[in-house]
Amino acid sequence: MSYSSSQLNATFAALADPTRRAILTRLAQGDASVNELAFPFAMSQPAISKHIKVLEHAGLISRTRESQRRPCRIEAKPLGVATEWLEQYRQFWEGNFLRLDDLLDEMKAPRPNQP
Amino acid sequence: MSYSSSQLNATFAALADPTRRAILTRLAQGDASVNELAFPFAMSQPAISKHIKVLEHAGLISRTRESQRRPCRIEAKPLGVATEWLEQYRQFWEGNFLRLDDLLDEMKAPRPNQP
DNA sequence: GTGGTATATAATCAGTGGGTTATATAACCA
DNA sequence: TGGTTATATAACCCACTGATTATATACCAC
Repeated sequence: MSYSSSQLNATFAALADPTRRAILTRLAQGDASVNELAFPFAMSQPAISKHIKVLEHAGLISRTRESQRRPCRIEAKPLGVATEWLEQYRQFWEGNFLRLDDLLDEMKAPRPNQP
Repeated sequence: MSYSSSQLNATFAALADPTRRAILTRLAQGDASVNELAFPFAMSQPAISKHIKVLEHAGLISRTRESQRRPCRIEAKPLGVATEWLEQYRQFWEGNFLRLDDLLDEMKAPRPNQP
């Protein structure tokens, strides 16, 4: 399995901002226009448009046209790729893992779990 | 379930850099010193030290002392938190989901999947 | 056409990020 | 004590980010 580095860069960078994460959370409920997305935030409309552009550039949302509105839709594939990358490390927070150097220590020791 | 926003900020920001992701990948194999981590990169030692500081500040690694060396160890908990956050969206890339507005369209339409 | 609404773009600004080189600190060794 | 190794810190540079305000564009309705 091989991950496109620049795609992961863009995805994680997009997710690093709480406004953008909130926008994605909102879009998980259904498509929304720029103004609808901007409403909950104490932030100007151009600021939201910039965040949307970042999300779009990372492939996390797509946009259509609907008269004057440009509704946003969540596009989950890059989220899946990012999750896959993180899944590599699942063993590390689930406890059932053995690091290489722990293994070597164990092999060197007369018996495991002994000082 | 509630996620600490600032922790997610730090985690995703740390993961947005390919050098830092490579450092984590290396540390998944076992603990390593700064120089060992720096070796594969065409980058100065202070640059690597800065990346390490970012990872440490995000709680993704911990450090011990071993004579002159300051070995790094992967700390997976924040990776788990980030993965949990992303898992919220799993339904979106696995296909078996229905957006609220799709549902409404379907209810309005005489029959589903009809133009 | 005019006017209103929705969104995008331009210009600007302060702050941050990722890199550099040079230097300082800390621990070991002879 | 002096020398070597490992790492951290300081000072600096340039590019990028996230915000602003002001203005432009696109579409609709009358």
